[in-house]
Amino acid sequence: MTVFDELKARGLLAQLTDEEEIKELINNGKATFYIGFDPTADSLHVGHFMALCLMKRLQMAGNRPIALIGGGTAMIGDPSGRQDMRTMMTKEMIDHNCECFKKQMSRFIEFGEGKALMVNNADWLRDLNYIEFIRNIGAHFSVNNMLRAECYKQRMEAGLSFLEFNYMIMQSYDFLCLYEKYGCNMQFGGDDQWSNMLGGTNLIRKKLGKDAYAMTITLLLNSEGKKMGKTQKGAVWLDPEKTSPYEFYQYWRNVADADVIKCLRMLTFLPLEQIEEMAKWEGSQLNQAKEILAYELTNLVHGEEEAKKAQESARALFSGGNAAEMPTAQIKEEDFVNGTIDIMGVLVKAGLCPSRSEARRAVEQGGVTVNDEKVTDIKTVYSPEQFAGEGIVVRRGKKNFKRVIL
RNA sequence: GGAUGGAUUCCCGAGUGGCCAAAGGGGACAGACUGUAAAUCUGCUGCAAUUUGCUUCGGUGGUUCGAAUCCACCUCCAUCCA
Repeated sequence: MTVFDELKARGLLAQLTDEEEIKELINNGKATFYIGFDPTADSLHVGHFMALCLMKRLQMAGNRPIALIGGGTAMIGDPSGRQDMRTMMTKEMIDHNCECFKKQMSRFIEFGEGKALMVNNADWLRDLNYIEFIRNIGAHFSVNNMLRAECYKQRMEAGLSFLEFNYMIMQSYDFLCLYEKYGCNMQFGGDDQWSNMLGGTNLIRKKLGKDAYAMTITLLLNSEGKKMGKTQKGAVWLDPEKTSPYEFYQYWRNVADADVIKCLRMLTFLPLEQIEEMAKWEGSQLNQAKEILAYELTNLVHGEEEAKKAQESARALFSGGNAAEMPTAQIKEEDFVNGTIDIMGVLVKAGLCPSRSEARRAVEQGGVTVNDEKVTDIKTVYSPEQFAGEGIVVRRGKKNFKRVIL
């Protein structure tokens, strides 16, 4: 199976400027392509992960990837798919985030001579001369057309600042620069980037009279049409400090039935035949597919050791036993008042509840368990001795466990 | 620069002087049912306290016994006009 067919079969491809041409290029390893990542946070998330996987797949097929870190474009903020303006980030924050991105990316993609390339558009965007730039580049953009682009349309009612309006031009200019510098003839990205990417291919055609191509990856949506990789607390990060391997594992372990197969196809490197087998599973058997999905992804992102640990902990916890590997929280001597700490205090200190009020509610509704025994009295107190050694296992709700030690 | 409308608790959105910690919906959380799924039903959703107290309605001041609600100024946003 060719790369292109595989990508297609996995449901990764959304829109393409020229299917035949792109197929030809990537199947024969003749593409030099780039994917842009705007450093809007200090860690990559699941959306980026998909893009990195795509890079890897194409690299394995002999194509040359360029990872573009948007240290320049992040100064503007992409309005695509946004309802409001992004909060402006300082240069320092952006530069810090760029560093974080670089580190994380190196774990997935091999960079170096003859391999993948990493560049930062801050290098050519931040020092642009305004007049020169709008004469050379701005002249090629039709405001009328830009306003028709989907990414701006949505913002026509809510309001769009001139700053953000420039984002498309910046991204287009990136493509042009990479084309000239590295012969980069293709750009990939999330489907929400489509109009920005077209801006680039158009600019290259107008400026150089050359053809360049664009292709977008399907956004990973769940069965309810929401972006996956988001929790109530925010994104599911790839940085183990921000989203622990256990939490990461649990996120995928808990996907809805309707989404497992799609996730396996789009996110893992498991052979398609194997995934098609799983697609035949029904009912509670599908539960196994979720375990496979969770393990595979944790393995890809955090490595085999962490994946095993997460899986073992999860199995042990949900089958009622205790696990050696469990998220652990530590309480301090000063958390004790008169030698004891009440259940609400424990819940808050363990990070299982954000406030004592919520902790109280959780207990009153029968959602709190300590060492497998339901706690019903909010006045229950614990003494330091009880946290000695193994500590105690506190559970809030069905899926939130913490071992609390002193 | 001018005119008009607007800013409410996670989100949408009611509330135009006391009965407002603030309707309703969504979401989240907890319980029941299950397969660590979905659907459904129930509870719950500012902070703290076992019948109470404290801090909230863009910001700052003011009027009043009492303000999310009235007044002044400011900030931000939308629409129309330039």
